[in-house]
Amino acid sequence: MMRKRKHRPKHLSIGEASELTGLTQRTLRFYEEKGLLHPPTRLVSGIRLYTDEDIYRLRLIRQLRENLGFSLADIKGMTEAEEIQASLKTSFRSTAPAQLLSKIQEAIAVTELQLNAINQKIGRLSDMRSAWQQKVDRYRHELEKSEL
Amino acid sequence: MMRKRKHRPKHLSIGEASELTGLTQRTLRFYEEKGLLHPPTRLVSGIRLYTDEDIYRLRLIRQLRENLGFSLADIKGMTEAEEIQASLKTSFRSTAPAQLLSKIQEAIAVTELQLNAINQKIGRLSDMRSAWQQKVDRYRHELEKSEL
DNA sequence: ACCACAATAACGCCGCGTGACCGTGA
DNA sequence: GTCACGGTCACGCGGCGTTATTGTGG
Repeated sequence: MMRKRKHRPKHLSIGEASELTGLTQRTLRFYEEKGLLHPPTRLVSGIRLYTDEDIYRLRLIRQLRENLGFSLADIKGMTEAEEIQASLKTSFRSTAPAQLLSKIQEAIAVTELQLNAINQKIGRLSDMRSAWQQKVDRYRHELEKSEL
Repeated sequence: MMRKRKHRPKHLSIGEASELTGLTQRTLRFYEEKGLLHPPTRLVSGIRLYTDEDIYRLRLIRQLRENLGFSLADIKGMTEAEEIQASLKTSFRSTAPAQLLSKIQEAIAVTELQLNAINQKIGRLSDMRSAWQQKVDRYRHELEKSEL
């Protein structure tokens, strides 16, 4: 059962990362500066090497911003759950089971908070949708009257 | 059939308008300045008098911003449909039927565009929701493993 | 005469980037 | 030598908030 690495760690330059995430290079550095992203490992020359996890994380951030309208500060706070998940993967053998449990529970709690935010937003949008649908219906009604 | 006025035009001060809409007075003046709202009529002294329509409009703007994340510039462009609706109410007797029809059709088109935007947003959020749900599920799974 | 409320104007601030400019090393 | 990448600093913009000052109306 060949299982040394799921996928070889494919190191990406900032330019590639930029394209994959749809964020500008400047923005990637900016996020790093703001502590939203773990400082990527670098070549001796200083060039940043992004991992798949970084890409995942960046896409996550982008979604949280663009689809949910969270601020970067919010997101910084929220991504704790991801931290926890990461620390689980790297050190789940070297951590006391009790702490492990509470960490997972924390992660669940945070994620469910986010889930709530998402659901609330969907709710508001659904309300809007029916309101807008009614508007269209009213216009259509006006049309019929006018066409008599 | 008593029908001189549906509801008397109830003029509101900026303070009242602010409370009804949940926007600050500063924001109301700001929106006016930016052309998002028709300059309200004023007392000779300069005091603004808002109408029910203004209130409606302001609530609309608020929703478009807060729930849909549109920029004020976007909204300014989008509220054409409302303009059309307003002009329908005030001058639907004094307008040639052909123009009336095309105006209504325009209004429908614009409103349906907005409806599309709403639906797209709901779609993206729904995707996020299931992704987040899966995250929760995975965590729960981890929990079970840890509890053995 | 009082006092909450309104108007205007100017400045400030925060979030989120965006240049502009220069250096480096492959 | 010429990119693509890196670093730094400052600037911009949207969307208001915040005084400060003066006028208004009930």
